[in-house]
Amino acid sequence: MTEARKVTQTVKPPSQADVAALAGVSSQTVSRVANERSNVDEETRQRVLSAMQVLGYRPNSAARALVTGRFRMIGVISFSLSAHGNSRTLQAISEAAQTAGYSVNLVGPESQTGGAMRKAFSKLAGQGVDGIIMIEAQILDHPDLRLPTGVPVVVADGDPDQRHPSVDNNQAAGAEAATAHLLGLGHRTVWHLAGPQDSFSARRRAAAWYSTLKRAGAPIPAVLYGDWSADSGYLIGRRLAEDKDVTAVFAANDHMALGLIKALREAGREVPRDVSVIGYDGIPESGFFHPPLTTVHQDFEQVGRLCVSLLLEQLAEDHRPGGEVRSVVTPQLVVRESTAPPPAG
Amino acid sequence: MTEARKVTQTVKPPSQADVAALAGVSSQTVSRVANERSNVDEETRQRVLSAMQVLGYRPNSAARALVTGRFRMIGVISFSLSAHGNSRTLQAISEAAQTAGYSVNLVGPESQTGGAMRKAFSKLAGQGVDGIIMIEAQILDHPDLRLPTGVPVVVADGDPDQRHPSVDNNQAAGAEAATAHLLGLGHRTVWHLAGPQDSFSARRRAAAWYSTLKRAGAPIPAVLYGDWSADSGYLIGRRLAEDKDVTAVFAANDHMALGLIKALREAGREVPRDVSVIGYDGIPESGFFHPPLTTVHQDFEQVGRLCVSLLLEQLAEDHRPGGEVRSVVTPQLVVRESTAPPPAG
DNA sequence: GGATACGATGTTGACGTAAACATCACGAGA
DNA sequence: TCTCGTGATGTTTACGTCAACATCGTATCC
Repeated sequence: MTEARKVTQTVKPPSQADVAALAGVSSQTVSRVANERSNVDEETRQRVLSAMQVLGYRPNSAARALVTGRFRMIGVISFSLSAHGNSRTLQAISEAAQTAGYSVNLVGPESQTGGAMRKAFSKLAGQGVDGIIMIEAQILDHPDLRLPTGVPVVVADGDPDQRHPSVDNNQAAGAEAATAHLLGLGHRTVWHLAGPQDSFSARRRAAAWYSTLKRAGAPIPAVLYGDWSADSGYLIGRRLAEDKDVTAVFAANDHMALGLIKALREAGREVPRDVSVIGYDGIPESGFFHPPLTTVHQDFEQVGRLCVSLLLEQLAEDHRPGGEVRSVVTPQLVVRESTAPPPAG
Repeated sequence: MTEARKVTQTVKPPSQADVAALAGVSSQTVSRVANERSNVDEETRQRVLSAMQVLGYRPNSAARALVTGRFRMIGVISFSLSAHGNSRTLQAISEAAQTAGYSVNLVGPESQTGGAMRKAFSKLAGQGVDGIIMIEAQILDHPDLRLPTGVPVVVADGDPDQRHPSVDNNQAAGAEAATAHLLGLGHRTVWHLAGPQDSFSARRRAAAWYSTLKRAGAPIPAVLYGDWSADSGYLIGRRLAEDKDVTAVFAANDHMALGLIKALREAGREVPRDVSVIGYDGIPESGFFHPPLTTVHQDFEQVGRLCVSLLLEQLAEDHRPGGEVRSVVTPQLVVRESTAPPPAG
């Protein structure tokens, strides 16, 4: 029984030469049509186009990249996608890149060490990308982390020294707004449940919280460090709940705030009656927490889009503008029901 | 004043030939070292390796792809990354691909129409990927959606007809477990807050819910459709709260469950005292909801890993095994505090 | 000791594309 | 009428790599 094997596999895709032969032109003309050059006769163009259609021609990107040196591909380094903001930013990057005709090559370093970062970097550079976007690269201040090749880079939320063009959420403004909101409600001071110490975003929020308290002359409690997870928020919340002085907490993200609120509730401390809690990020679910969470909303989509356009700018001008370029996206305080004036007395 | 311009830009990266010249061998030997062939003298190998080091040589992937026809790149089509499961799966795919020495090329179709899907597909194929993984492709049953080229495909959670190798969460088992759990607690029946109708996962969960009720001889309420968001869960929850017959709801994901619970609470119906709610997905935050959410936990990481290994298998064997390959990942019921026996009377 | 096999290395060519240059026809202007 | 410019098209070549084949030396076996 001879089975008709559907071996679509081995069929070699058509090349420019095949299209050229069918259309009765030179392969160079096919190239011109494929690249939408103007100097092709309309009639010829149509003939070539239909030949392409017939054969199902697609330009070979490898060959094209080999000869042009451009890959039309953006590399993205992101450590974790489970963080809400990162995946949002990535999605926006992907969309914007696509619109501009670029692909996205995603890489996650195995760890946040300088070495792993550099490895991811050079892997990407070797793989062939025109530019690289790093999302919240935590260990970017590692002294010897330099771009291995002359690949343009944009850093999202992570470059403290401004060595690279970057796009940042205005963490200072957001954290200050959060802290000031709580102080404005009458709280004597505000505790801070920070993100991990190796995160720049976390550091910036903590710094702004600190300076806001200082400026207001409020006492400054010790910073508590979580790891962004609800679980860590919960664990720290249990400790915090024991201290009756705590009437207001600024959590560095919504997930930790969620865990924190649970811990407080279990300890009999109700939010916001006994303790006010404010989060950060403004994830879509935060409005449905119990109580609905007051938070600082970040526009990650905007960050992603700006990263791409900044990178494309660098790609366009051959000379690099020298790390001065920087975009800042302003977050927004969203007041809901997890914050209130402190309990009387 | 002549400024020393640091034009790292224009420096052409070193090629095999450069390394060969420095090491005093032919470029073919460099190629052999780069590809870790065995038939190179150890001493020569070392010499070449150090020459590579000195020059900072990285093989040009475009040239390599051009001549081998392999790109060492996996294309991933994912519609939305804001869905928790998708970004988790993507992350796992990225890690597994990297381990196997592959890159990930991420594409999001503009819409879920067959046309946009096909476009994303052929874009990826044209960009040069060895295989494609589709994450939860909703409109995959579109009759004329066929692979434009002979590119191997693996579908995660989405291929109803088994036309392609696929990896699925066992939605039937999960939804049945959820429904049975509620029935087992004594509820007369279970309402279902389903995901959007064009989602296969949502359909499968709904189907299993239906058949479980039917088998148990329980009355079958009309299905309610959300869009996975907490917001949609809330809106539907407001309607559901009015019906005092409702004592148990199976929400097709945790986010909708969260919105649903909020709506019930606002209507004075307490969970789980008056109404039991079970979610789906098992997002890390679900244990910190109020009340902690009973849910069905899916192992997205496992799905991602299996997708990659299935794809690599197809890449390895030249002939394709014909769409019969399928992996199923079993979800796990996680009982917490949002489910309880129905109110007496 | 001579044929043989094998391991190490070099040489040549092909992959598909686009840049650079060459050619050709045709119309405008002197 | 001749020249020159211009637009359409063809020809040649380089891009960096690896496969295929060629070459050379050396150890092995009878």
